[in-house]
Amino acid sequence: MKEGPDISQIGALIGDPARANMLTALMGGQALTATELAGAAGITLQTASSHLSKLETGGLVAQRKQGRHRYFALADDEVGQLLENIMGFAANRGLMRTRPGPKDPALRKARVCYNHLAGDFGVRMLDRLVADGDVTLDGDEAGLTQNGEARIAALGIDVPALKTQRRPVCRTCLDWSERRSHLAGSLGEALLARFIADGWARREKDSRAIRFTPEGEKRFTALFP
Amino acid sequence: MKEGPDISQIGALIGDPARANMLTALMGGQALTATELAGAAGITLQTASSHLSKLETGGLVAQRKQGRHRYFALADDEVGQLLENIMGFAANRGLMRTRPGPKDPALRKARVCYNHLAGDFGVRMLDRLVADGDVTLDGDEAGLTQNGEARIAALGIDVPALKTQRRPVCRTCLDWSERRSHLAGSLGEALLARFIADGWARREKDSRAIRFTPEGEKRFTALFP
DNA sequence: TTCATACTTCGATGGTAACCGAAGCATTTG
DNA sequence: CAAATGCTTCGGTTACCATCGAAGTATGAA
Repeated sequence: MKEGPDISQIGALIGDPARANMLTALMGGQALTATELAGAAGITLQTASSHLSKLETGGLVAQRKQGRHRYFALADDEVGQLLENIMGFAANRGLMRTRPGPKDPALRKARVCYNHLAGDFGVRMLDRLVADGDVTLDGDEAGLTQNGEARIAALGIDVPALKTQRRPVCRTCLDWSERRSHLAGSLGEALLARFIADGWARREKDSRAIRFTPEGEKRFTALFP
Repeated sequence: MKEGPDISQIGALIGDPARANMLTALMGGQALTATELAGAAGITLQTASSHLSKLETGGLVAQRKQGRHRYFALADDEVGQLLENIMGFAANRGLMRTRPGPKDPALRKARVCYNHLAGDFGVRMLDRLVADGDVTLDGDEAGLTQNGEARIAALGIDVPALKTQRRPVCRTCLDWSERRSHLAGSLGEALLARFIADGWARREKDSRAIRFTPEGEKRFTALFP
């Protein structure tokens, strides 16, 4: 009956500039309200609401009611990975959103990819983990070795807790600026959260950029030279 | 000036059902004429021509004039990889093109992914090569070891010739039906070409399916158990 | 040269979807 | 309760684009 997957529905969802802008905004990893997303896309609240219901029906975003707010976020890690993938393709072809602000270098250095660290810093971190035998690669899947578990636990991350989740602990995600993989999965998320909680870095407002403090960058580089 | 890549243009190109059908047809790896693509998409020649010029402007397809025919093909390997990626995502969500013909099981067993082998057979081949230490994985990049070069050369493939090309020899590509990686790059292409040239398998007409002969399947399984 | 094939361009049409104003619903605050 | 906030739904407009018929261009065959 069926001959292959249908890519046109997904393409159509992503193909509208307003929706694409909202999805890009959600790649920041934070759940945003409809009003915030309308602002990010430069449209009114009514139009945004219509777009969001389409994105939700299409399974790209999920909403969570909280009081009188409705927070929207990417539906799951897989959506983030798909978007990062398409961004990589678009970046290679020179298709860039022209927006005010000289944020490009900062984005390439370190940024959030849905919920984990991307950019030069993200790639270097995975490279180091693999080189030290803490993480093993097998295609797009990855595994944490005994060594790796100890190293991660030493950073104050509860590794057994990560394993209880349904989604994979380790995963690779293709980086659009570096054209190499960085670490995704629940471990990737936990590591970024750790860096921020420890004050090594903080999220830039209204951007995907991650800004490391001088002290944080020194510590990060010491850990992942 | 620029804040991140623009995914909407690509999405819009893929988002039209007629264009998506043409791109899916081109995933078969063969260059097709505008007339053939119009047939595959179920539209008239004029409409197809308009779509093709858009796809070409967008860098997704490239054309080659040959006599009074114009052959269209995917612009490069990267486009094939992107499409396979989106197909994987769509397949996970149950978005399938409903078309006549019970070809789905054959597609899952072995099919062509732009120019290399995909499906169960493709995944098994890469698994075996990695397990035997012939291919090393590093994110989405991959390398051929000394052992691997010898093994490939024994199949009658000119490995040094592959290396002279600009594109990578080894590359991984995410398989939508198996959700694991298979082998792409010039080596992936050469291997599939070898199997077909040796009569182990042949392309199914008007489909991405690859049909192995009983003898061919036996030999393939012996090589990659 | 004349005809045929392969494809592109032009022009007109129709359908769809993005968009926003206004009204409606839900939740919180005062 | 009433007022305010956050968001959705409805209705109508507009603009775009996919579509196809017809005409035009290019290559090859007769």
